[in-house]
Amino acid sequence: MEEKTPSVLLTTPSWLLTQTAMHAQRIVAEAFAAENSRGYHFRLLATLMEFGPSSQAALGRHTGIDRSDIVATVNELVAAGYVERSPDPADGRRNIISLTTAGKRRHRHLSELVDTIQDKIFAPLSSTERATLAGLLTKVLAHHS
Amino acid sequence: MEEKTPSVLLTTPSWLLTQTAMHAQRIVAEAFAAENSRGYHFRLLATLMEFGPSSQAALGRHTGIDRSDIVATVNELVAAGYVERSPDPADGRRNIISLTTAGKRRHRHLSELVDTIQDKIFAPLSSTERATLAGLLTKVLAHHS
DNA sequence: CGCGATCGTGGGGAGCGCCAACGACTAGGC
DNA sequence: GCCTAGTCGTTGGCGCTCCCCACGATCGCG
Repeated sequence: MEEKTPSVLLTTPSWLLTQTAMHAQRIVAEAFAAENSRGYHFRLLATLMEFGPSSQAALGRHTGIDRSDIVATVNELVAAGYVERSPDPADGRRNIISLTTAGKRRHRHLSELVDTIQDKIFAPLSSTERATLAGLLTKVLAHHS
Repeated sequence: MEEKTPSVLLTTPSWLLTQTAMHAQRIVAEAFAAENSRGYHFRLLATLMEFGPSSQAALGRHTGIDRSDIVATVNELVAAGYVERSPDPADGRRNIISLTTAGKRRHRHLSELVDTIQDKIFAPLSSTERATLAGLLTKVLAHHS
């Protein structure tokens, strides 16, 4: 009934990495979707939470999200009432995006959600193993930037 | 000039995982793209190499690729001459997909490409660290299946 | 024979990442 | 002050991966 994946793939490190990541991402994405949200929303909310009101271009630089996609995401967040878009009086090109009270609440909620999910994802690992994994990933990640 | 990503994300394990995976995937994808190929192609070729001629549904089960997407991918591989699609004489519903000589050559080529790239991806890790990482990822991956 | 399951195929959609172009605007050099 | 270069928001498009649904054809089993 069940047919296995080729061993060639299973022994390829980058395959292990991307597959594990996909499972993780799927779990997170489903949790977000259940709240009518998605990754981009959380990224923007978290960035606004940490850096305060910013222009859309700055948000893009912080999150790594393309300016084009920022527009759509901000539109959605504005429509949901989590964020406000107002023109920058000091620079006619910019919009200033700022969190509303509902937005801050939203961020905290999603944040707790993400924290809870971490355990679900890394369940089979001990806390020291998790730290080891995080360390290795950080090392690799730092190298590509 | 350079603006950092929120620390909230950097300290989230699943974020580290997905981000690292994305870098890896991007490197692999670019290498594939430079050869007019993509991930699905390699997955199918590798599966055919390991399990021999198979039906499209079987390929889907081995690779985790949806039947719909198998169709398109096989079309592309047929057009490139790497694969042949012939009706199964024993079962009127099935097509038998088999590698051509060019397909086997192609698989070997892409396979070497992938191997080479692994070093580029995990450059900052020692071989023991790579083994540790692979072990941890395998552990997590096994848990989600 | 008939019914459920499988197979190939087509269509659509979501999420994420990326690029091109354009009008509005700002800032720096002259 | 003017002009050029660069930034910003916005629209529109593309690609890859993953996923779901529906249909006609075929098979297998009761």
